[in-house]
Amino acid sequence: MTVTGTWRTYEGSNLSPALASALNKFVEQGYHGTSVRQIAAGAGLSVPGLYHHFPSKQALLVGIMDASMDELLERTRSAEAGAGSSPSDRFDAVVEALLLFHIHRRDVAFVCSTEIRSLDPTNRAAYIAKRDEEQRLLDAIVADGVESGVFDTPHPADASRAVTTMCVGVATWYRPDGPLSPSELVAVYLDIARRTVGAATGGQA
Amino acid sequence: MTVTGTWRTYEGSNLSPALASALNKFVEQGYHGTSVRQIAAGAGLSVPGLYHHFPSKQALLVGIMDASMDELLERTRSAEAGAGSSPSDRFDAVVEALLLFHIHRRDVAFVCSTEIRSLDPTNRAAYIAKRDEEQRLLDAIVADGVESGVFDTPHPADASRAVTTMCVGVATWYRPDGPLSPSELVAVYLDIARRTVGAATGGQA
Amino acid sequence: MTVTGTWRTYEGSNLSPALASALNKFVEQGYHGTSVRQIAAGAGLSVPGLYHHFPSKQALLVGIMDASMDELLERTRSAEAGAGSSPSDRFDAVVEALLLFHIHRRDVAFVCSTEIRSLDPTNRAAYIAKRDEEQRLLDAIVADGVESGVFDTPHPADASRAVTTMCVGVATWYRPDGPLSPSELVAVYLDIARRTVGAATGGQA
Amino acid sequence: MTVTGTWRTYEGSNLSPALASALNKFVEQGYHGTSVRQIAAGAGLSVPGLYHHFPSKQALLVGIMDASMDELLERTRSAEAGAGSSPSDRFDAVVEALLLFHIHRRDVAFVCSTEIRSLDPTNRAAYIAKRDEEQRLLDAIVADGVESGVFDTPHPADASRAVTTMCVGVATWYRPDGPLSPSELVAVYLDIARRTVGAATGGQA
DNA sequence: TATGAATGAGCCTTCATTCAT
DNA sequence: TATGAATGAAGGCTCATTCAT
Repeated sequence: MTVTGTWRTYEGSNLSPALASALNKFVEQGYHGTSVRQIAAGAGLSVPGLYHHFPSKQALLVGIMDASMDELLERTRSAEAGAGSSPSDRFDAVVEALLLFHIHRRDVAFVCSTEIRSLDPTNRAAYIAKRDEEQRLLDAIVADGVESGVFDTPHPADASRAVTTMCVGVATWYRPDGPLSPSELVAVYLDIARRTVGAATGGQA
Repeated sequence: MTVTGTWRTYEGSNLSPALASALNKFVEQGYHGTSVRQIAAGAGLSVPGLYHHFPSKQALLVGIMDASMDELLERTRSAEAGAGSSPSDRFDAVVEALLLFHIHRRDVAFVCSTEIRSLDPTNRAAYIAKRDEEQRLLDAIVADGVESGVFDTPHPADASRAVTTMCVGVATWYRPDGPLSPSELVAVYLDIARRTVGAATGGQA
Repeated sequence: MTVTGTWRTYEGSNLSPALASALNKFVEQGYHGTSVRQIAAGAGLSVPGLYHHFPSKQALLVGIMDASMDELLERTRSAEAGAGSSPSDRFDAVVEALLLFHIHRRDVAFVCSTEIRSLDPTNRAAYIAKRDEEQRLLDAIVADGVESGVFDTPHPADASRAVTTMCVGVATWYRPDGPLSPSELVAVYLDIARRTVGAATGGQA
Repeated sequence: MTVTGTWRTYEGSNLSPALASALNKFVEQGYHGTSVRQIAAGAGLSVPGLYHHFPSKQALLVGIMDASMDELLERTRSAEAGAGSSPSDRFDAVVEALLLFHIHRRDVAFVCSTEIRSLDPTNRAAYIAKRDEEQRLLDAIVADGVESGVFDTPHPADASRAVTTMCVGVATWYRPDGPLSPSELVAVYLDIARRTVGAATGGQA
């Protein structure tokens, strides 16, 4: 519950104009539904101008998805590192990091869950490796918690994945102008996540 | 738990060859990443032969998604109707129906969660209406459970959505040749789902 | 000026449903802009049903254009034959026949002037031969009139063609619900045609 | 008769290669009978190369027909403006302008009279407005002539249209290697046109 | 650096036509 | 006789990408 750590702080994403434009279009129309021309137009570039910065449409997708996964991994690791050593604290921190990321990097996260199959085989393998690394990070915490008795679930791996699924799903429906502020959403989902792994739900019932 | 009903029984889906082929390709490559030629080839048809049965590529997508949502709604309603009147029984039945559907109609369900944006505006609105209806069905059960005191959660609507998200997510990763049989998966996720809404977890710690 | 002769009488054209439908579509969209399916639909036939009556789309065009030219030739010849032997009377009769045809067979005549290039080379040659025959019929009358002194023009062939052009052009703009009745239009254009070849204009000036 | 003016001078039309190729094909095969591939080939371009210059096949047709009508209107107005104020002189000038245009811009003029129905509704309306403007220009001259007594016809509007029809029709049959030189044809048709409106036929009979 | 112009390949769709039933 | 189903070829158009300037 310590409030330190830059992993909680989000500023406007620092994507280049080209990547930002590609992101916008991919969110709305998908990778295959978006043309290079649309991306260039959205970036205020000519088509060859766009190719000056990125060698292919695929490179734009990779640029978005890799940066996203790197940022998520960094924030999650930083969150866990900044938390105490108890599985409960580490779980809370990582889940909060996951939630904040999927709230504040909604578009990028949506493209990541949506366009994996649009990656070339090589790029896909690399991306999936990172994603699995992220999942294993949470898996380890849940396993620690069960082992040490602070979590109580007969199927920790499944529970861990369910938690990830819920958090990732936030990117699909969360709207900044919706009924929940980011911190409210974090509170709600943290509660749900704790229940999922059989943790003590922070002071509540 | 022993209520029988056809909503538990799955046979090979009765999609026409054209729809079946479209489904296969959409799963692998997405709607915009799939060409009509590929669909026709997969169905053993010439391109005009395909158009003899469906007027457009979009109609194929609608055919898949509408049939899917109709089947899910029917199975879910049938499951709830066949359960007792207690929120717990209804919750279990509907969650099981959701899970079985996303296990046995994995491809169709995956396309449904993935290609909503590929629907034309009109078709999209119609589809979303059905999807919301499905969500409301579970929302009502959870609300009933909280009201009657058998469920215990301070944010029933969010919990209900989280449950749906988890169940729908199953279609993304479940593999028939994986470690979990359908009934095992149902048992695991039913436990997780009950925890999410604060229900008594069926006799299990 | 004798009012006898069936060449003045027009009843609904006796085109078969298939030809009538083809005619309608060709008028609105042109030959190449019309599909066999549209023609079949307009005729209340299935596509193979249409092919039962006509072996090809081209045959429909030929059916329309040949029937049209045959009817025009027949009416024009009959008009000339029924007129006196004087060039003036023959001229008047033939021009009236031309005008009435282009008024009452407007659609068919429009397609004839419009779709010559859509005919296959063989069919085109045959059609043009008939059209030239029609033109020569008027040319001969004008030549006779000039020779016998009742017409006065230094360029009879050009005048004859100009007359034909004007009469044929009527099909392009005449509307039954327009300001001119058929007989009024005949009167007006007969006057203009006589002036063109330098004939005495029936009692006027 | 000796009024000079650029409206009499014709040089090779300055259509772009794409428009020139489209024009050639449209003349031979009609709009709907011509494929974009043929147009591109005729222009020495690839298909996308063609689309780089024109956004659609329809735009090519509009490009041809609009430029044509604009040129005709400009030449006709310039002809009338350069003539004296007498209806006779203005009539002669405008008719000559019409004839020269339909001789020297034969193809373009032919497509204009032939492909109106191939224009999209909006484009068609715009084109017809210009065409009507052209017709009204001649109508006004003929009306003036009748009013001032130099023309003698009981149906000036019909005569005016007949004159236009004849002149426009020239594009259908005139061949540069035929028996009539442009100036000969102008002389012949000017004579015929004057007769049509009951004008004094320039010194002839 | 940035762009106007270009392209081979491919897109979704429709064509005129055929044939088993 | 009439039709449901089918097809090779082609339709208009756009794709990601390149290159001379």
